Amino acid sequence: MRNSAITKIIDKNKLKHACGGTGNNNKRKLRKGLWSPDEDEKLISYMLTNGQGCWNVIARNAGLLRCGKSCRLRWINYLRPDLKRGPFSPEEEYLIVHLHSMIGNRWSQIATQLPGRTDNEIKNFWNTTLKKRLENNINNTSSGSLPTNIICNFLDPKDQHVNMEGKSNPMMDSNHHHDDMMVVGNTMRIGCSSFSFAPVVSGVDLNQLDQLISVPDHNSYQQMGNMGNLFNVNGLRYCGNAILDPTSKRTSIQSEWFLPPSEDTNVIPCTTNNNLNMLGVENGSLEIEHPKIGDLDLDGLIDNNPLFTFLDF
DNA sequence: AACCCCGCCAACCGCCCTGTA
DNA sequence: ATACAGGGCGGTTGGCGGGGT
Repeated sequence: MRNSAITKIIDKNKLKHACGGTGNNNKRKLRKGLWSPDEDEKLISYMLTNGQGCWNVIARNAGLLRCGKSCRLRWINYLRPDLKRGPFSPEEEYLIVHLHSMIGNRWSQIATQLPGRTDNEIKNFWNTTLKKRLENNINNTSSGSLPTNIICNFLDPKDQHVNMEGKSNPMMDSNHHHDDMMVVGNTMRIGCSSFSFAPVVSGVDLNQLDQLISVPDHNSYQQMGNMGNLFNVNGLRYCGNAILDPTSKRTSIQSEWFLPPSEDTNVIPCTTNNNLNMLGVENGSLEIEHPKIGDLDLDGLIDNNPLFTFLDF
């Protein structure tokens, strides 16, 4: 970590303790409560010198009267050098809302998709900000009208460019695979019964992120084993798949960012996560399945798109 | 200035999972 | 097979600080 960043953290902590943080009770037992600047310095110094290991050993060797668990938490959530900190960007909000809609309160899984953010940070942000915003939005719009600038088109060419301007479901066709699209207030719910027919939502103002919530139906979700949504944000597409492992009954996220080089051409995946099997048809062209790193000029793609500035690949 | 309310967030708690003896 | 320890995760709490009265 840069020294200035460490100093900032310690200074902030000093302020807190100057205002009357929890005191040491002088017993020979483990400390609890807020960390003192001295403790932070000890842990940072030890971790930068020795690296990660058994947390109980770290606590002991670093000279801390803390349990290993407490040290781990402090390091992971606050002292780690690669933490981003600061307010969440609209893109990060978007991802959190979207991923939460897919897998629920699996904060650690969601955190893996937001470099520099911790599960605790995301959880706090959700509980204090996003959840209320979503609730308010639904309440405020229960008798209102739909946003009219949301245009949905499915990767299935037969379904392209269906304008969602009514409250009913104007686009479902019994011949098609998707079985669940409904509107509640201003909330659009999208379910996919087949992951090869992931919906593309385009033309969405970032301020309307909280109006885009896809809520998987639990039963079909279990039957399918996965659910995929492909969102279009200012030309950059994010595809997230919630994968359910039927044996462990755990979900995980597989995701990729896509940057279409131009309209009417193939969608090119920009990440190297080749676990993702999403394969669809857009404008008659196939996406590339299982891309290889060497196939793409990743640096060029990332450099040329300002939206990548918040992603630390 | 004093008090109150409320939002934010760091940290704890308890449970679960995994690895090991 | 069982017990135990360590680590990870989600839910919850309590203190701080800012804004309002």
